[in-house]
Amino acid sequence: MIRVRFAPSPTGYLHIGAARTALFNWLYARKTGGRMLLRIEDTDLQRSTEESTRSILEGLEWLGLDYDEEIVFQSDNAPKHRAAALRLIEEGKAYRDFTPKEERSDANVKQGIAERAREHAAEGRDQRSNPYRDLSPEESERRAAAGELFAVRLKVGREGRTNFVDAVYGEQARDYAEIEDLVLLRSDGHPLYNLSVVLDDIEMGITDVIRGQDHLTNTHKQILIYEALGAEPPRFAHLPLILAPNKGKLSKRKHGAVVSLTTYRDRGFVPAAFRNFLALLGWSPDTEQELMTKEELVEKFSLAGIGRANAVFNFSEADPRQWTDAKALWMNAEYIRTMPLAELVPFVKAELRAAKLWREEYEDDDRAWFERAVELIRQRFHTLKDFSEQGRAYFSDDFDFDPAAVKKNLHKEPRLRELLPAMAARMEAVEPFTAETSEAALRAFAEEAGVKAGLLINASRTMLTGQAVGPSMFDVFAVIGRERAVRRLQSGEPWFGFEAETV
RNA sequence: GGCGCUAUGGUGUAGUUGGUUAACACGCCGCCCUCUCAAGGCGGAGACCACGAGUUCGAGCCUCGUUAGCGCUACCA
Repeated sequence: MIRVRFAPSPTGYLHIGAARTALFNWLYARKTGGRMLLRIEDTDLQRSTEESTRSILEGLEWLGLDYDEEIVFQSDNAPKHRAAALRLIEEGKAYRDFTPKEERSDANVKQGIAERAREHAAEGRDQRSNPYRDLSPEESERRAAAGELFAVRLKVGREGRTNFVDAVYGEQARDYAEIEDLVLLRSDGHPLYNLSVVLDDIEMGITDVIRGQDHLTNTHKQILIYEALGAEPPRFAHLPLILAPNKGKLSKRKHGAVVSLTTYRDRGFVPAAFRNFLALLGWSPDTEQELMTKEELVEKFSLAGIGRANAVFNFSEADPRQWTDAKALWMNAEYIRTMPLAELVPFVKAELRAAKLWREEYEDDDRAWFERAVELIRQRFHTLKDFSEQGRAYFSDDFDFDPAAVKKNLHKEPRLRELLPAMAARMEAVEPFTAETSEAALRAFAEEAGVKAGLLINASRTMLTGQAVGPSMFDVFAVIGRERAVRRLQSGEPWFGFEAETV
């Protein structure tokens, strides 16, 4: 049976790239009838936080990605990892390196690597010319027993190469000469990433490792560890990376909230929409269909559909309307206006509740009205936030007037100040009050008053909703209802300060 | 520095064993619809398929080279 895992390190919120890795693992597990496991790689005690773990879990839940077994916390396995490294020394597959630890600050890691590489090349030294590599076991034991500090390094063979077939990138090979004797255990006894991953994957019975392409070359090292351990390596599938608009790394530090999955939840994305968008970043189905439900994604998913080139996540920090990828925004709007109303309502409810606009009657006596209102306004909304912002006037009398709308639809024609209350008086007598009857009343009134219907329609829109744009006005009348419509048409609020302005 | 990966319109992608006017979606522009804005319908601009050679009757697809971007190269993960 196929067993995959998502193994994030809890050093911040869930990055959208990581979320996409989780999604692909999950899709693969569900597609193949396998199991999806979760492992929190919290071995970096300095940077790992519980809050981060919680946020990752929340993010996965929001995306609808579940897992099948208990969560594994990598730090719990550290003693086992240490023991395994020590065992490799006994078996002669690893050795103690007594070289004093070099302190290297985060900032100059790259530089240090380049410098060291240059020195080595100049001296004609090989990656594995460690003086302790061939120290006799007795001597090594003696120095360790004497309390000397040592790191444990894997003894990489002199001749040979590692090979594996990546499900995405194809055949991969690497000469041993290009792989250094990597450190398995730090001199303070702390197991390192490559060792921990391999050991945990073995223990969890992982059959397929699906992860970011940044691990592609590290895979060779890990294969060496599998071999030293006498274990069969799993299959590997590396995913292309997600890049920032400048084709650089999409980082939490540089790009902020756009890379955090929780941002999408907080800014009104429907999870199904974001999941759908994420699935299309680096993967494509063999049909041209792009809108896919969770079930359809599972059905169509295959490793063969994963591309090899990194994908650019397009957004603009300067333009608020493009705070995230335009296609993601479009997809969210598409979901909001086309998903089954019953699935949308809980999200709208949560949004209205958060904005203190929710009323229990919406699920009870006013349920039919509520659904009708949501159906009407969702047609032109892009995020769930719109229900409490642009849509506020449908749920509350306390809404703001857009100054531009007031100016364009009301102040431009001063006569409206008298016409609208007069029209309201007419509306009061309309029975029943529907889109059709309100339209008939408005048009009749316009004709008598000798003005264009459009003038009254646009003015009504602003009086009733505070805005210049919105659904067909007669539908708005019907949804807002006679009582509220009349009251709003008579309101003096948009006219406050009007004289001062025009004189 | 070394090694590796990648390269199709602004973005995401499709291009099956080499033979097409290089396809789809988002975005952009225009028209229609119309009470506004969307949606929808119709149409359009935008790609010498990174560049240069080669193989071939024929190359986006194969080969080599170049360039660029990215990744790895840590007693980080």
